[in-house]
Amino acid sequence: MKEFNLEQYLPHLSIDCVIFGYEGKELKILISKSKFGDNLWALPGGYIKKTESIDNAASRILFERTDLKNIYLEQFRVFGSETRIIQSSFNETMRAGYRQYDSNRFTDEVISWLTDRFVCIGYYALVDIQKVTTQTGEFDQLLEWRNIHDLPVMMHDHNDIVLEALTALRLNLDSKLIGFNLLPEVFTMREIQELYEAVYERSFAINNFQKKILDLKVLERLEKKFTGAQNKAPYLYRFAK
Amino acid sequence: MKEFNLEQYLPHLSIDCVIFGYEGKELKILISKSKFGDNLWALPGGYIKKTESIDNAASRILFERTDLKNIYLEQFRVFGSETRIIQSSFNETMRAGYRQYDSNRFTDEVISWLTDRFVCIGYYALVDIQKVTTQTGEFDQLLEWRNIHDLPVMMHDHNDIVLEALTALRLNLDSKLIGFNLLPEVFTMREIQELYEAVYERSFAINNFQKKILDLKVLERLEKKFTGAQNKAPYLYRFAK
DNA sequence: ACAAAAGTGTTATTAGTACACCCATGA
DNA sequence: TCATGGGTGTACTAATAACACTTTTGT
Repeated sequence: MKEFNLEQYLPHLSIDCVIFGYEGKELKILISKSKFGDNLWALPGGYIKKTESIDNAASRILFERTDLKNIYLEQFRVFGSETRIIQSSFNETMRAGYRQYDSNRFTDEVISWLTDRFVCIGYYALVDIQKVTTQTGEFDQLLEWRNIHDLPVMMHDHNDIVLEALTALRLNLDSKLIGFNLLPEVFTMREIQELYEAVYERSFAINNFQKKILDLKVLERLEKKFTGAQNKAPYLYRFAK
Repeated sequence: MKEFNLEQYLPHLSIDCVIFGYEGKELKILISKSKFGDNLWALPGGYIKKTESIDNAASRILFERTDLKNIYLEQFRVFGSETRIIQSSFNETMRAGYRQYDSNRFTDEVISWLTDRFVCIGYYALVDIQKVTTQTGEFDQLLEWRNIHDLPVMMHDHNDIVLEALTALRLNLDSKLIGFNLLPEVFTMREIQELYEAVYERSFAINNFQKKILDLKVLERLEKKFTGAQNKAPYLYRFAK
């Protein structure tokens, strides 16, 4: 494994991604178990190369973890408390973890760079879980999809970042027509509704919901989907930009 | 003037503030004419000390320019294109300006720090213009309140930043009840309405507007305001949190 | 024929807009 | 008493929510 070339990155500035996916009627996010600690969880994140925009950096970080390009993503907030990392109880664990993992690669200089103060730009991403091929980044031991209500305590302020991302998602889902990024190409009306119900944690009346979604004039009705169930077959829809 | 101590700041990271004020039925922002160029305009900005949060940095930057503490302010977006400064036509002008201004203070090292790539966190602030005592920051030649539709071409992407700030303000004015930060302690219904009309650049029906604002249940009706005009005296209101 | 769930229509409630009118004020 | 602009009530319209019903499917 090549040495960690910290010179190529902007110091003190990181990106953390809340990657939303939807599966089995549950809203999930992809979280990372760190290589450098025992049971240390974090949001997938990374640093910004001096030669790339922050949006490109976020895309790259996502591509490294999901093997997907052209993911829908949006910055939602900057986390810039001066104590969010320095006074974090995780920081000492991290230092020890880096050193133990590979003391050649993680020199004192690199460790001090990595555990110094960071201002973090939060991005959220929406993906179709079926399309994702998770692959660990250089700091990840493993990646895992977890229900947003079944998250471990994560390092630093990452649990707060998730809450903020969820707030931003709820604000935007309706107005920006971005929900379809969480679904496969074709889907039934019930599937969209269940997605909305998972995001907003409330139920919607089936007829009013259908009317509201169809009134957006962004869906194309396709053939019916016969599942073999003894009930009326639902129509399939496709997002038609 | 003391030497510019760049060691105390996070490199490559800046804050620019869109400071909104309201005066004479016009929405204005405070802009800065730079010391280091001939007719070089910019948003009031600054850098983040290694020991302070980004919110505190923004407050400090605002305090330096307005002499006000506890200003309403909010981050609204990060501007992180890799070329927003490096390839900006203003960058060469800035380099020459610094050198010419004080070559002792602005050493090559300092100039290269100042004109390197920056990721900028955009904040917008809402102030009561009457309460502001403008005072130039260390990089400002002068500060000026200007109508949002009468802005000069500003350096880098600062004109874009203003547009984004205005979009954010329009999104939040209604939902977050923040408009009162632009008005004095007491005001008439017409004054709030004219403020809204300036922000949204449209007119509102007087009775419907009044109903909508009063339905928010955040205003306290005070005594009438007798101006000497030969018409019914309007009530004064105060924001009652 | 029946159960299950899809899909549609119709009414009720609420929020938002438009119109008309009355009121206080000082010359 | 008049012009001016403040203030209020009512009717209209559109958006949303609630309720009732019909249709399709496979057993």
